[in-house]
Amino acid sequence: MKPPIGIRDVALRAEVSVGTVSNVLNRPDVVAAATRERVLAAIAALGYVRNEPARQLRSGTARTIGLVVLDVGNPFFTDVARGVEEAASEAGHAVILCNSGESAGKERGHVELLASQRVHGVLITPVQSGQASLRWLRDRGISVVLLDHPTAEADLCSVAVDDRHGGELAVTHLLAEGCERIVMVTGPPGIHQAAERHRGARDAIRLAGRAPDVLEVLPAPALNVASGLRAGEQLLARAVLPDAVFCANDLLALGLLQATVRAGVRVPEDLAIVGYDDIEFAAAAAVPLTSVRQPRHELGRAAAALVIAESQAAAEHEHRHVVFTPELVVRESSRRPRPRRTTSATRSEEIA
Amino acid sequence: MKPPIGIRDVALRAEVSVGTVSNVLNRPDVVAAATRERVLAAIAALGYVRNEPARQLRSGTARTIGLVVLDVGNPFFTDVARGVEEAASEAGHAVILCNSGESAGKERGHVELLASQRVHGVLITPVQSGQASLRWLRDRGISVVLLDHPTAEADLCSVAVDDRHGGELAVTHLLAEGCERIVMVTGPPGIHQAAERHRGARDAIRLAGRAPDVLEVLPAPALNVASGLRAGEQLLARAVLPDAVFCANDLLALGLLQATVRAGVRVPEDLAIVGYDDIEFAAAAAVPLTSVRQPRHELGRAAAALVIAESQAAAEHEHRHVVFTPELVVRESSRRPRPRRTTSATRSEEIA
DNA sequence: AGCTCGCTGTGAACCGATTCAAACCAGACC
DNA sequence: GGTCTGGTTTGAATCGGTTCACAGCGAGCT
Repeated sequence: MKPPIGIRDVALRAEVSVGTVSNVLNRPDVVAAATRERVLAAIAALGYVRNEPARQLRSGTARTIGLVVLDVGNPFFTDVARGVEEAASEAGHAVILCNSGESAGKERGHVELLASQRVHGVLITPVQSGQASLRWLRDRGISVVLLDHPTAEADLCSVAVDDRHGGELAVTHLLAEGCERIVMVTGPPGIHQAAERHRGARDAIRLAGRAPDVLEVLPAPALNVASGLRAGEQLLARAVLPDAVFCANDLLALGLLQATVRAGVRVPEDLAIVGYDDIEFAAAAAVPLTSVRQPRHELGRAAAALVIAESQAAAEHEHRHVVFTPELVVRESSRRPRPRRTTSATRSEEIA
Repeated sequence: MKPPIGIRDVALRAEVSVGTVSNVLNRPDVVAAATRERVLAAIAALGYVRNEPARQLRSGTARTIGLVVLDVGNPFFTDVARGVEEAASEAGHAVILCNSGESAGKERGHVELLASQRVHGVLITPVQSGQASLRWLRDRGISVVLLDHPTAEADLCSVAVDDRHGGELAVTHLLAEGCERIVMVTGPPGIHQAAERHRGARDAIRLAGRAPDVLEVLPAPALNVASGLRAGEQLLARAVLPDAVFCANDLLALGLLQATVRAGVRVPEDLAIVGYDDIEFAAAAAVPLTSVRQPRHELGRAAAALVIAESQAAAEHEHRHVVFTPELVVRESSRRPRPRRTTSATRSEEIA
């Protein structure tokens, strides 16, 4: 079909003016029922579809939002993305998904691209805190919501999960299982989430009245399976093994678990492992992984809802900081057969 | 910053006309070096960013492509998406990622959304073959490339992997390992890829001169971990177990492996398992999974390249059908300890 | 000097929709 | 009959770039 069908063609066929067709589409209540029917019939007959870019040019409001995540390969983020996409499409918005791959340069590129697309808003998990990109976007009138990253800044919305609390949950559980030498595998220094989880882990040690050296830190170069595997190999090469490992996310934990099993070290008897995120593969691992569950889907939905709300109520919009609470899901990888010190066994039940 | 910066502001500052600014951006060669510098300086000073929708309205060509996949939760598709995104951003295009979730209704909705966005082209893994959506898009002048789905239709490009060959590789390997009773876990009936893999599996049986009943089919309701788990439970409830299972993808295989391990059945001694896709989690599973590797990243890159090429060379474009070849990656889950019948042990080496 | 030519830069028309002031119209009311 | 009113519909201006026919100009040639 050579000539694309425009609003003019519809108007011609329905014998009304283009203004009326536009009204049918945007303010159906102001046009008489009979006319409306006629226009809708013409639209259906011609198979007309709105030209969104043209609409946006004139009206100024886009129906597209951008989503920039650290790693699309991480099921955590794909679940968040699903939540975003779901909420966005309910509101009739498209989502442009970008992957920064934990690189500030790529992040910058994607932010510029989204700005040139004049998106309605941007949901972003920034590579570094206090990134200038965010201010840059806001200066251009694009609303920004921080995703999985809390902030104190008053002129930004944010949606996050209490990572510090999550870290505390994980390590408190390990201590209750009788672990005495815990290693935490964290990510690269910049990543805010991993740092917070580490703080929570230290909190747990302190609250239990233990010596700080019960917890040791082992940084990994990235938050993925390969890094977890390498961290596991490093750990297993030691003369004395720790009795528990807390990983900053499940990808690290799965890699580490793999290294452990390969080396013949028993989990959880010789080494307890706790991950973070509770991705689907955590439960399906051969030694089902204890993990800290985050409401990924809700996180995405909430973020999308915020960004849409923000640009609808332009001026009087109140910036909000939503914080979700994580929960511990205990599975085999941390159920130690030894006698427990505490009687907090009820906490160890699997949450269905 | 209240007033958004437009091309007019740049023109004013650089003391040229808007036409010249546009030329600097689009055909830098026709403008004198000195003027060009002046304009670029003004752009940098003002922090001007192009208004893509406006540009698109006039020029007709969008810098956005749509990608519709069956399941963003499947690492196979996220890897494909990464390839697409990489190739697209090299060409300065944005990618709108949509998830059909194996539902024809959602697919239709996304296709309409992409059409209204007037995207440059659409890469799609259709839920069903011969979907009307594709023709509908083409009628509206949007080029379409079938992704991970071969086609005979002459007016469509397609990129696919030889699924039939992959299925053959998997089952030939199992037969060589001495398996006598093989169950193939497939997906829902509509999914083309699973059906082809099944055909390949039958080919392998035939080529090996075995009776057709060596291969049994067990359909799963979806190609995900949960379905694999359920299929595993069904299988394990039987009086006599098969000695091998070939799953239509790795998610199914991981779920099945989980059920197997949980029930105390040994892999591969009691039951060999082969998956498909070779996702990262396959190698990291506790019993590393034998799988059929597909060039996911290349698949995505090729598809993006095709769609961009198609719309650049509008008329004389030759529709192409690219087919990649899969390769078998053998790991523990199918290395049977029994004496081998054949000497094809060399095939069983892990491909680095 | 007069003319052509090539290189630059200009300005207005245009893409497809939205928006809004103004026109239109039928019925109610004076 | 004339005027007013409220509900509909119209037509033109507009959004921010792109494009293209044309103008300006200096150099080279006759």
